[in-house]
Amino acid sequence: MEYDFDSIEKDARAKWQKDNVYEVPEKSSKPKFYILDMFPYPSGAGLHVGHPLGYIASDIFARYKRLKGYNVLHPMGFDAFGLPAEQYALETGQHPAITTKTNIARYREQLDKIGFCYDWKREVRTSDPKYYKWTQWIFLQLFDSWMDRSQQKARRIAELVSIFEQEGNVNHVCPGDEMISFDASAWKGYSVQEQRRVLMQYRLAFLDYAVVWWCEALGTVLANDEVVNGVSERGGHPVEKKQMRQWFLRITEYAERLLKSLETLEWSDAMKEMQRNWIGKSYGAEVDFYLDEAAVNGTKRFIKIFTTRADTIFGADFMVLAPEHELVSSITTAEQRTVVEDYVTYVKSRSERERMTEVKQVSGAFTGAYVLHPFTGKQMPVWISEYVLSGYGTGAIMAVPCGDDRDHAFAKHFHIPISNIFGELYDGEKAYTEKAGRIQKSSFISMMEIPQAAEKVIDMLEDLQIGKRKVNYKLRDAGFSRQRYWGEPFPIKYEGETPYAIDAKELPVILPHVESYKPGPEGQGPLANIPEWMAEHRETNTMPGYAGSSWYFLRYMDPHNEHEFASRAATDYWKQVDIYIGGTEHAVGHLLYSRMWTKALYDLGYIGFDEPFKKLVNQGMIQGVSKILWTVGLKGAEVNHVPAIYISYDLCKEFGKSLFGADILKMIQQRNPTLIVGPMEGSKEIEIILNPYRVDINIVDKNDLLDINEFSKQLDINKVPVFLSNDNTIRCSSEVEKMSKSKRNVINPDDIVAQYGADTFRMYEMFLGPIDVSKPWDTKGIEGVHRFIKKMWRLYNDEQKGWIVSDEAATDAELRILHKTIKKTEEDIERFAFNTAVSSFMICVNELSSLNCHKLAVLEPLAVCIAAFAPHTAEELWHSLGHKDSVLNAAFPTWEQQYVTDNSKVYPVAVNGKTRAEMEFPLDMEQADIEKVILADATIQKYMEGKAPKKVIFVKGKMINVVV
RNA sequence: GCGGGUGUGGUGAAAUUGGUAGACACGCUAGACUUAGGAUCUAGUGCUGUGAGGCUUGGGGGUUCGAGUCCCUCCACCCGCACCA
Repeated sequence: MEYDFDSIEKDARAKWQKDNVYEVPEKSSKPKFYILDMFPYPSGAGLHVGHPLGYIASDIFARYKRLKGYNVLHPMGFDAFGLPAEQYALETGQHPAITTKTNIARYREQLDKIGFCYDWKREVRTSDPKYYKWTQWIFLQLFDSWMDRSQQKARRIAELVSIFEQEGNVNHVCPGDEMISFDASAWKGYSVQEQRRVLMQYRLAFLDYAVVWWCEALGTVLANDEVVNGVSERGGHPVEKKQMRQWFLRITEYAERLLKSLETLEWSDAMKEMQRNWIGKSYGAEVDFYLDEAAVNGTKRFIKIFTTRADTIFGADFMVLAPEHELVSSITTAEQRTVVEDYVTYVKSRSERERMTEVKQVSGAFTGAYVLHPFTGKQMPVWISEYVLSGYGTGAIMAVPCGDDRDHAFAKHFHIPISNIFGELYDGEKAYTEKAGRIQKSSFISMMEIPQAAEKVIDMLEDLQIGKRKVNYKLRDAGFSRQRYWGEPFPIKYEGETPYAIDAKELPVILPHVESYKPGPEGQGPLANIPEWMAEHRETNTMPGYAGSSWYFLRYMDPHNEHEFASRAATDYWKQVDIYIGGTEHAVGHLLYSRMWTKALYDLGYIGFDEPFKKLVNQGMIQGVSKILWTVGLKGAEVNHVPAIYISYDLCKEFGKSLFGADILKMIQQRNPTLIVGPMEGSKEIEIILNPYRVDINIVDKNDLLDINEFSKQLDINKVPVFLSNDNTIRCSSEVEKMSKSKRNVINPDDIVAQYGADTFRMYEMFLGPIDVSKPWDTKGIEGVHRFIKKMWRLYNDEQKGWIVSDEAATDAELRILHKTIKKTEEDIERFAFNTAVSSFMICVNELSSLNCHKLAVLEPLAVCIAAFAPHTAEELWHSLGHKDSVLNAAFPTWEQQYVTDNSKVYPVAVNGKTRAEMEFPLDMEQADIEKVILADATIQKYMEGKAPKKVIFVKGKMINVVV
């Protein structure tokens, strides 16, 4: 009998299922542990070997924690609403619910083969009405809440109403419109519609007309983070800005808390930094610059700007407004009107992509208007330019060319005189942007250091009431509407223009069936095509993809609750997710929204914690290695009846050096004289274009040679391909890139599992390298891991004699190997170093098999030690050792100090300036002149065979510290 | 441009607080048993040199008895943000 992973794994799975070993008890005296994977979106392509990387890591950790005596919640579910299923529906007419269901079934099957310990009874699907009922419910809570800025806490709208009735909004600035101001009697005088309009400006989920990213191709609005480099993240379609009525989440009200509580989280610095950047907090001042014009009704108009460099105010030479700024048309003078309007039109005509790629180009227009400097009274021209963004700060700046690169370039381009407030620090060629040095020629702040000068200026502005300190955030409110079908319907009905929440008792609002997934009229979603829906004046938008995923981690705690999203008892028991594993791609989207929802639910008293994910582990991607076959295109040659020409990569490399178009043409003719090829003279004018064609990686061998027969079979039979090469072989080049179906480089985990078994697959994925590093999949190395598992199995079994475990007492040498391995496993798992843990198993098994050790006393703990990594094999061994219960119910073995250390002798590396080379060993520690001794771990191991403390520190001959 | 990160054999990588660099594995070389080996086992494998030895963690410099690890500087690559005032 050999190691038969197929039957071992089948038996183990059957046993787990029969005994319900993965079921997580609701009540337990054990300490809890919650470890979560980012649930997948079930795409039609199925899983490839990259997907399970994080799942395997979390599975190992979950099993380990369970062996350590924790009650472990380790659930899985599906993020089932979203665009791809709907796009597919548009193309094929297949209902998204059906494709989603099929895809989930396939995912489930693939996941099961790898042996994950998920409690599937807790599975959630965001598209299930029983689930999205609560997504809608939470939306209603946000709709019914506002942020009390002074308490930094979300409160109920009803409380706000009673505040308004008593004192108006004097103590609660309106976040939606800071200009709104009223007292109690004014409030009471408002009509119901007016009151609701005001309240809408406070709600955490609110309706607003706003400029949003509109994607024509997808027919929907996209969130900021769904737009990448000026095109849609999904599909890469162009996007434009458009004014539309949209639902929003007032996440900006949480900016400060989202920023601050990052400090309490165990996330990578990179991840925290990304969130900090996204929130983008900056300290500065708002300053009013009055227009140089006659007062109307005793007031003058002013331009409010934001600056982080108030210290440079005396260097301001002109003003710049965003082209979209509301004052632009009213301040523009008659002479400048044409120029300004042309410029505004030009800016509007430019796609976001153009704007982004041509960042360095200077453009702008003069409005003809002037403002007066608040301190000097200097007249300053007002310009507009697209380098000032309407969405940041106030959409207007004071331009200080000597202290800012962009202002400098602008001034140079339009020949605006530049004042210098930095003396010799500014050379006239390049702006001085450092925030150190002394300010000059600046009235009351002259010769002050920059930081102090800034403070002084702001103080002065505040005294004069023309400016104030201001904290600014880049973060914008999150768009929460999609003109799409396959998402959660809003629990909202309209009376005229006024939206009303649907009574919570009527939830869920079921997503109705539609015949067509085409958009409705006027950019509305497909729901607008349903007469019954419209008759009830329901909201036609649906929620975005991140709605369901913003709270799913809570539902796992109490997945079948029909009365609450999760009971308080359940959330109080499980609390935060202890470890959350997933990719970095959700750094600012999902992770930020989840944090906000958690904080809101906390504020409203539904849960007892305000951060969802205590520790975050990012797994790297497993990339594919695409095989690229180069095809030749000839420009400038008249080639009739051009076949597909494929060229060996060896030959490609010669291109730049010696081969020209004509050489290629000659080669083609030699090989295939029937081809009629055009003019051959002027060879250098014939341009060769090499086009990459990604071939199925299965028809390329390990030396990158193409299986020409197999390839030809896949081609159109009428087109005879021509292959060009020096030696009758066609070589491909390789490229490491994302694994995807379209790149024909996908390795399917099912195939690997079928060939080597799930345990080998799991261990190999871990063995590849650190969990957070991206790396290409390479099937070659898997043999080593497979050999190791077989070797381990042979510690228990002999191919002839069968079961060979004996009751003999273990020797010290054997125990040392065992205990070192247990210790190492424990340490490595705790710090997520699964690759080195696998290595230590290999060492252990190698050593035990060279000692010919088949003893129960050693092998029984070893089976438990390895159970998290190779659960099927461990289960079988555990069972064969006579245990009725699953190995998961065993306790992780403990290691004993005596087998891993021995401090009877010390071997220092350096003593009082003497190096090891100059000393004799072992040293006499009673020597009085020894002041300090530091031991090298590796040195000790060599001398002591692994028994020693790591460091021993002596002072004046007395041992003062032993570090183990 | 700004922010974060990484650079170690032919390859994936170890080295936990500064202490024998390259564990473990792939690959490769030789050998054993074999009709055969894509099974198994043994030995070797950073570079260089016949050898003792010398050299080696992207380059250069520094701190230290001792540096892959700490500091400075330059280079390369990766990720994120990007006209954010």
